[in-house]
Amino acid sequence: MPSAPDATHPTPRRGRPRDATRDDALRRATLEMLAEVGYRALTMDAVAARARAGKATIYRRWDSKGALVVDAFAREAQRSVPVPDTGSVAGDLREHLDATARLLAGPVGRAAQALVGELPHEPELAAAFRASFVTGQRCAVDAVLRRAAERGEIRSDAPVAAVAEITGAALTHRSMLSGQQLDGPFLDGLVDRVLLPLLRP
Amino acid sequence: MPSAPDATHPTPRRGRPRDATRDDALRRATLEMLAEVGYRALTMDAVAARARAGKATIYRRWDSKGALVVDAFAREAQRSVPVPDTGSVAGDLREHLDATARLLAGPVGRAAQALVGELPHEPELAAAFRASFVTGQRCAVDAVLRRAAERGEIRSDAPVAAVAEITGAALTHRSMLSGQQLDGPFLDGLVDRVLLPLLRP
Amino acid sequence: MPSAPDATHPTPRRGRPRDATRDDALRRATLEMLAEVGYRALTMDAVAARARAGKATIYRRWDSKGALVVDAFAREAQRSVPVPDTGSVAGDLREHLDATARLLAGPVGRAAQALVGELPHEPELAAAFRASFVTGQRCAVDAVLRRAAERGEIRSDAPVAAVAEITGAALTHRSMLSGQQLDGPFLDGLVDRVLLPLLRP
Amino acid sequence: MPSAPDATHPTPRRGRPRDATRDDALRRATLEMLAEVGYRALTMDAVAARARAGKATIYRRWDSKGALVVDAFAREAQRSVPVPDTGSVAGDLREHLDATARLLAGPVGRAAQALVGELPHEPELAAAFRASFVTGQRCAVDAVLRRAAERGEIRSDAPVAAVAEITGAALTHRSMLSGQQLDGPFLDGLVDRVLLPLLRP
DNA sequence: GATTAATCGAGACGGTACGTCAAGTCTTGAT
DNA sequence: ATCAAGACTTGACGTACCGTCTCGATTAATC
Repeated sequence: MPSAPDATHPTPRRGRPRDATRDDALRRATLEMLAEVGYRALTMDAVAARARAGKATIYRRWDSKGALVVDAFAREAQRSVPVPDTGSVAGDLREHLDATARLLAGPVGRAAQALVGELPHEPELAAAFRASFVTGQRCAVDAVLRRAAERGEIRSDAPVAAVAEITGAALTHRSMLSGQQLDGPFLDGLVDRVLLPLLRP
Repeated sequence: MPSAPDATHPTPRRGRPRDATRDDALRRATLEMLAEVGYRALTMDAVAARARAGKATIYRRWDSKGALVVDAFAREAQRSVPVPDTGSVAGDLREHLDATARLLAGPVGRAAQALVGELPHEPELAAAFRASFVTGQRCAVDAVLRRAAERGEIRSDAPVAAVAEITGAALTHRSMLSGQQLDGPFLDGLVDRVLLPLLRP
Repeated sequence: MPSAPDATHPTPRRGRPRDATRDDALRRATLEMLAEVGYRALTMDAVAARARAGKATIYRRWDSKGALVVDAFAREAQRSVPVPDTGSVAGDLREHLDATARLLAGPVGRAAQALVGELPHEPELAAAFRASFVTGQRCAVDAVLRRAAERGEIRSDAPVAAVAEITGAALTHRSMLSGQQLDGPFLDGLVDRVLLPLLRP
Repeated sequence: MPSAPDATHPTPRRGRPRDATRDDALRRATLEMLAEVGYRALTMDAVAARARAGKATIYRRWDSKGALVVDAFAREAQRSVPVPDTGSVAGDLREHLDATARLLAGPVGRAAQALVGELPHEPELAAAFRASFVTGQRCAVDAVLRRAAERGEIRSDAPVAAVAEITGAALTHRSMLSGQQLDGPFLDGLVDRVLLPLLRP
C-alpha cells in the first residue's frame, strides 16, 4: 500500500514521463505539514496546494494519505541517525544522545509522534516506521557498543541489546509522552548514572 | 477545552439536572471504540449510538471529540496503576511491570497510544494525559523504591528518579513504538539486568 | 390534534389549575413570530422564551407546533372579518374590501400566508384555516349580497356565490402571490369594473 | 441567493467542469419531493440520495434549500403555461382554465403552494416565483384577450387586466386556499357567469 | 393547617436535518 | 501519459430544533 514512487522504471513507459521534482515537493510539503499540524489535521488538499500540485499527482504516486506520510517520513528518518565515533563509549553515547535529541525536537521527531497513534491500525505504516525510525536509532547504539566491546571498554556480558533499547526508550518517552525537557543535564545523567553503570566492567 | 462534566456543582441550578448515568455510558462507549478502532476512526455518531444517546447530550458535556476522549481516558487511566507490595524490591518491580504491561495491552494502553499524536497540538489533553497516565506510572515506581530504600534493599545514592522514568519508558516504547512483545522474558531481563543492577548496593 | 385549550372543564380537576394567562401569552407570542419569521422559522423554544414559559406549558395545551399555530391563528382570524352595513351594496363591498385588505396586510394576513404551504399535509390545520379564514370572508360577502338582494339592488339571478368567492380570491391573490399593492385604486376598480357589473340588473 | 447554476460561462474555467446532468437530476429530485412531501419535509439528504449525488454537489450549485427549490420550481413553472388558440374567446378561456387547473393539481401546483409561505422572507424566491408562476399565467390570458379584441369578440373597454388577474386568482384560491374542487362545473361557471359577462359587448 | 396533586419555568433527553469539510476518484484542457 | 485544477460521492463534523422528560418551586383543592 505505501507504494513509494520508484525511481527506476523497467518499462520506459509511453507518454509524458513523470516529473521527478514533484515527488520531492510533495514529500517536503507533507513533512512540513506533519510537523506543523499533526497527522490528523494534515489534509491532502493542503499538501497539494502547498506543493502547487493536483491531488491526482499525489494519488498517482501513493495510494493513500497514510502511504504518503509513511514514505515522506521514512525517507527523512532513515538518513537522520548518526553513528558517532569519538574514541570512547562515553563520548559516543553522549554524542548520539545529543544528535537524537535534536532529531526528536525537529520535524522528524514531531512527525514521528504524529504517527504513533496510527501504527496499530496501519501495518505497513508500522513496518516502515519501525524499520526507519526505531531500528535506525537502535542500530546506531549497537554499533557504538560493538566498537566499545572491541576496545574492551565494556564488560563482555553487558546487556548490550537492553541498553540500546533503553536509550531510545528514554529519549522518545521524554520527547513524546512526558513532555519534559530533553536537555543537557538529563542526557548527562542518563549516560553517567544509567547507561555507563550498566556497561562498565 | 476538555471541560469534563463536573460532579460537584456549587450553584444548585434550575431546570432538569444532567443525568449522571449518561456520563458513564458515554465514557464507556468512548473507551470501547477508542480501543477498537483508534482515535481517528472514532466517530461521535457511533459513540452516541452505542451509548443510546443523542449527539447533543455529548456536546453538552464535552466541547469536542478530543475533549471527550481525554476525559474518558484520563478517568480510566488514573485508577489503573497499582502499587504492589510483595516485600522485596525485585518482587514489587516485577509485579508492577506485569500489571503495567497488562494495562498497556488493554483498552487504556491502546487509548493512550491513540492519543500520543494529539498531545503537541492540544495542551489540555497533554496535561491530562501526563497527570493520569505518565505520572501515575512513575509515582507507583517511586513508591516501590521508597519502600525498598526504607528496608535498606537499595543503595542510598541509587538513581531512583531515573529508574522510575526508565521503567515507564521501556514499557511504553515496546508497547507503542517498537511493536515487540511485552512478554515475561523481556520483563525478567528488564528487572534482572537493568533495574536491579542500577539499584543494588 | 389541534386540541385547543378548552375553557370549560367538566371535572374541576385537583391540583393547581392551569394559568389562563399563559394561553393568551403563548398565542400572542405565536402570532407575533408567525408574522415575523413565518411558519418554518418559528420555533417552539422561541415561542416559549418570548412568552416566558416552559415548553411543557405549551405541550400541555397543544399537541404540536401545528396545533398551536392553528389555534392561535384561527382564534384571531375568526373575529377579524367585519360585515359592513352602509346601506348600499357598493358601499358595503368597498368597505368590506378595505377591511379585508387591512386584515391581509396585518399579522393575520401574514400568518395566513405562512400557513398556506402546510395545508396539504395537515388536514386539521386546513379545516381550521378554511373555517376561520376562508369561510369567514366569504360569509361576510354573502351577507352583504343577501341584504342587497332584499333591497332589490342586484339581479335575482346574479352569481352571488361566484362573486363572493372571487372577492376573496382577488384579495388573497394580490396579497400572497402577486406581491402587488392592495391599494385604493385597485379596490375601486375591483368594485366598479368587476363586482358591480356582475351583480347589477 | 438562489444562485441558479448558470448555463453560460464567459470565462472557460480551468479544472473539471460541472456535470450538467447533475443539475437536472437534482432539480428533478427536488420537484418530486416537493410535490410528495412539501417544502418543510423536503430534506437535502433525501434530495441528494434520490439524485445519487453528494450534498456538496448541491451546495456547490445552490446556496441553500430555498435557493434549490426556487430554481427547480421556476424552471418547471416557466414552460408550463400554454396559450391556447381555439378561435373563440370562450374556447380559449375554457382551455386555458383546464390547462391551468391540471397544472395546479400536478407537481408544479403543489410546489407553488409549498412556496407561498416563504415568499415574504425570501425576496429572490418571491421574484422568481412571480416571474415564472404568476406572470406566466397572467400573460397567457392577456394574449387570449388581445386576440379576442382583434377579432372584435369583446368590448373595447373590457377590463382586460382585471379579468386576467381574476382568472388566476380564482384558480389559485380554490387550489391552495379553499380546498374546493377545481372541476368542470366550476370552470364552466367561471367562464359563463363571470369572465364572459365582463368581456362581452 | 397539613397533605396532595397538578401546575409553573427551566432545561436535559433521544432523534433528525442542517450546512461544512476531508478522503479518494474522475474529468477537463494543456504540455 | 503526465500536469494543475477542480467537480464528484461518501461520510463525519458540530449546531439547531422537535417533542418528551424531569427537576425544585408554586398553588389550589382535599383531608
